[in-house]
Amino acid sequence: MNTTKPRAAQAALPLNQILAGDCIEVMNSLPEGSVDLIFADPPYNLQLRGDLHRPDNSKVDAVDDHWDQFSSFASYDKFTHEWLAAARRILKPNGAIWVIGSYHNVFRMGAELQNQGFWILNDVVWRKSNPMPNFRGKRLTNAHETLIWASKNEGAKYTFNYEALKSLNEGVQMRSDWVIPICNGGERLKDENGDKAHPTQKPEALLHRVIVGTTNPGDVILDPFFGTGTTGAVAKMLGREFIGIEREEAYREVAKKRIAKIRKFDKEALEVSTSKRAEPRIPFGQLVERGMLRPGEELYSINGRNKAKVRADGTLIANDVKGSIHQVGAHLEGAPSCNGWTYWHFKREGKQVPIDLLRQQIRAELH
Amino acid sequence: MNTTKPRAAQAALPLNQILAGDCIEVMNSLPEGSVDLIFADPPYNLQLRGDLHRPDNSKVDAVDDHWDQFSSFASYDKFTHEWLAAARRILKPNGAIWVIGSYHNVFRMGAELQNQGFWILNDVVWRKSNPMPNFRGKRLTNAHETLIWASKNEGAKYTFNYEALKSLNEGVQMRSDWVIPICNGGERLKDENGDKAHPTQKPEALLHRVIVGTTNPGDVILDPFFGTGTTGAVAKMLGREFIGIEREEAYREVAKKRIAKIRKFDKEALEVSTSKRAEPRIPFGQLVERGMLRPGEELYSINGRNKAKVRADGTLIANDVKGSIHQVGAHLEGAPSCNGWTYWHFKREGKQVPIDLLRQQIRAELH
DNA sequence: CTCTTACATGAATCAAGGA
DNA sequence: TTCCTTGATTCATGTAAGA
Repeated sequence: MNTTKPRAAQAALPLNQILAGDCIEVMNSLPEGSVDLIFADPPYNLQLRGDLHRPDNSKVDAVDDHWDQFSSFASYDKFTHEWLAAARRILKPNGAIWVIGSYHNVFRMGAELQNQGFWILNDVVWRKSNPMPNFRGKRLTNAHETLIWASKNEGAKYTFNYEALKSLNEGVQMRSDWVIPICNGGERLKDENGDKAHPTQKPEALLHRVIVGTTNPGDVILDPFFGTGTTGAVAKMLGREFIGIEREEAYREVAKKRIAKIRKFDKEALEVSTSKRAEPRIPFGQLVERGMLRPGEELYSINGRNKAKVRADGTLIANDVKGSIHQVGAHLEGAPSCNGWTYWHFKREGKQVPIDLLRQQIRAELH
Repeated sequence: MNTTKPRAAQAALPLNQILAGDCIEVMNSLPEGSVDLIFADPPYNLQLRGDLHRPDNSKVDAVDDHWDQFSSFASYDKFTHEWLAAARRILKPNGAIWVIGSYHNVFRMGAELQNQGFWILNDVVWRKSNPMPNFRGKRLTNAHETLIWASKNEGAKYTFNYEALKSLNEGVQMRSDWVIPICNGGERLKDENGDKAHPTQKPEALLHRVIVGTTNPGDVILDPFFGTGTTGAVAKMLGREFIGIEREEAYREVAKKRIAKIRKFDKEALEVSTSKRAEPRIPFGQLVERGMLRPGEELYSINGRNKAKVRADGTLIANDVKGSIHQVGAHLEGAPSCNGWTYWHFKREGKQVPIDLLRQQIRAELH
């Protein structure tokens, strides 16, 4: 995956800073192809009509800030087109983007992502464990938001830490629906009056999963709608670099103080489970060269139905078939492919042992 | 809500029939403003590249039917524009529409709905309890599909049976995420060869919730992509009228036979019973993501003999052993297994607290 | 008959690296 | 660039087969 970074480009980047100004202008001032991941939580274009009151008559503090007002779908689409194009330009070829939204804006963002050539990898549902109820009982409780994860192009080698996410999910594949509480309690930032500092502060747990799953330590993560800096805070904890862009000075101030207090986790804690794919490749022939298996020795298939003989060049022979451990296994099984490492076993002290164990021994020596 | 029906218009409608032909043409032949609800499950425009095999080498039976092939986003958008416009015309002023899709097409459908003046009421996530895994470990398990519920216009008096859905949900408001298994077992229709009759048959439970929640008995429900007729079958059970449109004769035949066998529920049978769900599984990783435990923090064994450090992906590390809370505990104790939830403790205010307490906190939030 | 084990399968944009 | 080789990868159900 894309762990190497063009150091020259990174040196010019304003890392771990919060840049003031309009995100489109600021992104256009940054070097092309320089960012590993973009996380974007743009204005939702909520079309609220009038105030909303709870059954006890208290007023719901709605998102009615001026930055969330768009006069029409056309103006929202123009805005979306422009910031996504700016984001796309600064993304590395193997970089990726996450956007988050609700039904008010996410369909327009998703369509524009596709129109610009981004390649959707998953849509992810943030299922809120404690959503605000629908007080009037006129619709379903709006209990989720939608994230879209996309690579810059079809076929790009995006970063995906499969094993780390699997570990986060108690050993089974991470699914596209994530149950995470909304941000409140001690995590929710308040201003000097005790009011919430930002109306749509995202939970750190959400960013934790995004960053652990789709970046590597040292990667550069840019958030063009930084707000009170959840992306920066979690990036810092997890040993990633961040760039924030935020128009409102009040939010920048809150974010700056917040991030200054964050400590990076120690190195050991940041290591995550990796897949076998990341391990160095060991040719089967090495097992023969090293004398772990002798030429002429017989190997037995995992199902006990087949056997084959090891040859001095690290190929196998069974009946009339010669070839690699994978080729011979696939042929004998009549399968399109076969992982010879787990298919073939040798005998030691009467027991059958997979040859993969010998490969693991060699890899252990390399560490 | 709109329980009164213009009887004259309905008399002209081909009720409880499956109409053959292209759905756009057929809808254009129906009278304007005559349908209460449209449920549409259009082609998803999956852009599949090569074959996919499971780890056991069996081939995945992909959706590669001709009706799901579009040459470009532009041609898919044209198709979407036309069928939605035709659907809009035949909808009553207080009618509503449901569409279902995946990330391949749902963003384009959602944007087009908004462009045509439909008013989105909710987006609903169908969370599959048993989705197909991601066999190559390259992305998240695609474990959901998205539905959009929209009225014909802003301010329309759509039908919403709040209390019925609330009782379907054990007395609390129905949320926008619905957990429903995929359609298989006895419900899945097979052809004479035992193969599935339609590649994308939807579960009746999904339609049941849609129809109970957003129509009244006697309402007319039209499905322009009828397939094997799940919409018609559930509509008939629930005492609603249906109109199906389907291009493929084979599907029409299967649907016709299926619906003929359905009997309308009597009133008593319409009373729904819900079963208690098992306790939700909480992965240990959630405690880390939510900041209840910090990566790098130390955990202590219940007997005080061992300790381990928490990592960012929700695994533990002790000496050289890495793994889940259960694996590391079992290894340290030399035991075949270990319940990590009760074995490991963290320190708060000098006291040792079992990590299971944190799990209980999360479960309490979910209730 | 029950209980256990094996097998089948579902709307899927599902590989990486060296020659 | 293409071609070829290596080799990594699955969860929940329902049904059939076997004991």
